[in-house]
Amino acid sequence: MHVLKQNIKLTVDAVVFGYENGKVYLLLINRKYEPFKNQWALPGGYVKDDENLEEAVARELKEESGVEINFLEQLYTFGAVDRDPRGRVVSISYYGLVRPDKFQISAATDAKDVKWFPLNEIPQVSFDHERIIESGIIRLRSKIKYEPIGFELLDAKFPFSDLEKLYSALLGEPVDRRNFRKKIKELNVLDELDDTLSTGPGRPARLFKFNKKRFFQLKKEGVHFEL
Amino acid sequence: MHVLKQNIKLTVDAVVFGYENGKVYLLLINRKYEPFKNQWALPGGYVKDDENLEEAVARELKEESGVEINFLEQLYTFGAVDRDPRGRVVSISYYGLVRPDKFQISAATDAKDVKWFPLNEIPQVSFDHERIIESGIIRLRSKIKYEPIGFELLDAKFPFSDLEKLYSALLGEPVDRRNFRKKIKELNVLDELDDTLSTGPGRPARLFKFNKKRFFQLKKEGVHFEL
DNA sequence: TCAAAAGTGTTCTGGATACACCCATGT
DNA sequence: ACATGGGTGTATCCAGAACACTTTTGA
Repeated sequence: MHVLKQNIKLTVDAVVFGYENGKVYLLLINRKYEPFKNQWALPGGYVKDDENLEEAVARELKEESGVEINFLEQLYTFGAVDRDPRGRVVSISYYGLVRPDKFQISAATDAKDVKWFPLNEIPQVSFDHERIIESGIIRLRSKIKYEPIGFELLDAKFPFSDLEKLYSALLGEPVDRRNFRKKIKELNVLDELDDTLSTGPGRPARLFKFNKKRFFQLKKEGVHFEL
Repeated sequence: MHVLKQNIKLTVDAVVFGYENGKVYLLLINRKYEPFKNQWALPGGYVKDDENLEEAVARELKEESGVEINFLEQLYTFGAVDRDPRGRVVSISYYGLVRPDKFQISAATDAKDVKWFPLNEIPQVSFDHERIIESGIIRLRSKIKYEPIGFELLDAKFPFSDLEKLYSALLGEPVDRRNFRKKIKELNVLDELDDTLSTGPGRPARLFKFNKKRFFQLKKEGVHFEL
């Protein structure tokens, strides 16, 4: 069929998770304009004619919230005819994971406010964003079970317990410490350092850092890691 | 950001697999118009303003090839700026599985020819369709390992060996007959009939049919079935 | 009687899970 | 001394993988 007058707008939306101090957060913006003015929504916006989809999400995210992120993975494309009151809008959603403390979030352009919401305190959101968020959570949780993502979320040197907390927070359930250490150690992506870290009472923790080479190699090979 | 003049076209593409007599095929059309005139490509086309994405794929597929299908699952959205010589075109791809013998395929609209290609004899294809096809194959194979799809592809009554052949064809590798029967039987989705089927020499095969209720219930629960 | 396809159980192994006590430090 | 968090090993269980012979028919 030849080109018809197509009047469909294309947007991207970002489900950005943040991890800090054992808690997982979701980034939302408060909309400055109609529709859904003054309501919370995912950061996102129109794709420009000359930018790739990934560039579009990264740009919108940066513009609206100040968050810069390189790991963004495509989630799903939502395109129901009535999902946006402005007309036909198809949205390609992405998700990613960052450290909130690395960014000074600040609302701009379409957003009049930005905020990190703890995963269990997510407010009502606009459009069909609730569904998008839900698929983001499901995907994130299933992903970390077989791919060691999320290592970027820790300090350069970190105690093992930080990694454990990260995983249990992302999964939303406790992990067995001994089994977890066993599995991670088998991956051989951690270098044990001589440093230790002491925070208050308790035995000081051995510090580790990532062996990035091995880590990225594993990622390429598509590790099967089954938490 | 308010609505800018966005000039992006939206298309859908279908990666349709066919299964017949122990072989897996892929449906391609031969393009009637530029670009890539006279070359093979995935069936697909522009989304209309007032139809959902799934409707659009189903419609295009029907129009161009004559194939009707209800199970189509979203695969991925391809949107690189230079993927289509006509300009910016973002394509949402879907994949599905049908029985070729159920359809009289016939080219129309954009297609001047349609054909089922055996999976190992896929010709060069237009655009970035090779990548799309590849993701379709990967997805199909990983999917049937944990979800009992593909049952629609057999006759109402069928010998167990048909199911086995189907799976080994889809996976592209042989499956162990005893282990396979064991696992499928545990799912409890097959009703054993009194009929048998005899085709040439060899012991006649017991016929089975699906217990659809149980089958759809399992599907809902998200069976973990691990072939 | 032979060729062809259907049917059927057991063993082995490896990974996942469950589980509890000692160690080093700060107060 | 005690409270706090760090660190470690073993036993069990289950699911997946491997594997070969008997049965029933057509020719």
